[in-house]
Amino acid sequence: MTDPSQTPSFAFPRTARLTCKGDFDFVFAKASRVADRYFTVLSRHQPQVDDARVGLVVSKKAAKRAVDRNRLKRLVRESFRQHRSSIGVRDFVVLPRPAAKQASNNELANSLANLWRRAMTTRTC
RNA sequence: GAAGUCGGCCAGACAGUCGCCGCGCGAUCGGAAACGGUUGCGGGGAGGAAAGUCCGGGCUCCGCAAGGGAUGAGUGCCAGGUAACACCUGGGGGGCGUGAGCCUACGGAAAGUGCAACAGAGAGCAGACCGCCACAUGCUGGCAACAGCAUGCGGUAAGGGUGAAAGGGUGCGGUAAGAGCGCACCGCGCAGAUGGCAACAUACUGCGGCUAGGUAAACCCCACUCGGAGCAAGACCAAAUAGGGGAGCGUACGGCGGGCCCUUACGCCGCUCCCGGGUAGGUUGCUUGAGGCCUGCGGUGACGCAUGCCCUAGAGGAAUGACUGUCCACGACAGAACCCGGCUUAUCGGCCGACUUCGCCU
Repeated sequence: MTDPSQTPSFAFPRTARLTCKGDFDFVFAKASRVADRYFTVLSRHQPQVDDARVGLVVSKKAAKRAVDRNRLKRLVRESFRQHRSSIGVRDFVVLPRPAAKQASNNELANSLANLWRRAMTTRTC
């Protein structure tokens, strides 16, 4: 229907995810950090890939029940999927905080939209 | 109609948009192929508990001759079902409920050891505190028989009192008062008979005057069962780096070694190739199974047998989602991680069937 070069892609292939331990270690080693009361977002510029990638770390401390952990992961992935094309080429690691499990989907989506924007403008030293 | 009991079922619905993970078919690119990448279409994608990890198995590796014993752990009325069980079904005993029904670790206390706070006179070969009764002595009253009181010595487990529990119960006889002391009935124990596969039952027969209290989720005894660890099990492929083994080449130069020195020879250090172990990583195990559904047959039932049909998640930092709209009874507990059979716990509501009690109508 519309020109694919103009519509941003909302796809979320496996290549856009941090899959192995090394990827996570790379971000943790030297990350810039933004946070609010629901999430902490670590990010680092990754020169070896072309696209933004994301990884999730949801501890049992943040959400005790498996159902809550799944919900948080899904919401983060969904938000990342929608913002992926506009937040630069970086690796992100998102850590939900304990307050997140009580918040509504809408609140969390707004929170993440802000965090992506802030993470993009910070510079990695 | 109201209250209740038991069993079974459902787990918001529909539409659109954007995504994620397998599968099938096709297109295309790479490749000899196997297969892999990209892409289109079709179809599938959490639970009744997926949970707790409390039991029972399958599967895998380790150990192990068969078998027996010890230790430890578990199970505990009987019969059946099952791959197996601590589960299920049926039956028996006991308890609760007007009832439908529900609950029940329910073997052994006449093998042994232990325990029982407080209270109480006494708590296990019982026990006289009050009481009751006889006798003796004294005092008082009385003509006397005798009565009352006190003390002493006995008898007595019927009554009071204590306790969770006081050593069968009721009645009659009996007695100084009492007592299974005697009798009847009930209870209890033992033996037999009868019924039942059995647990067990009996309004049956005989014996025993009652001895043999409770506690075994106290030790214990008896019977039966049990090897250990778990999918991060295990199997396969396999970089980089370091190291191991073998073969060949070079021994040109140099160094090291057998320790008094020298020479020759030999070995090592070098290079090339091969081999096995193994880390990261990848593949597999991974979903077709004690499988589900329908019908029929056997069985009181759990369940079994037969025919037919169906294939119904398989991720891997971990998919099964998000948003919008409409509707309603306004949506609980909660998320697969090798797989099954159970148990237990959590849970908004709703539907269906069978049954019970009460009320009303005919």
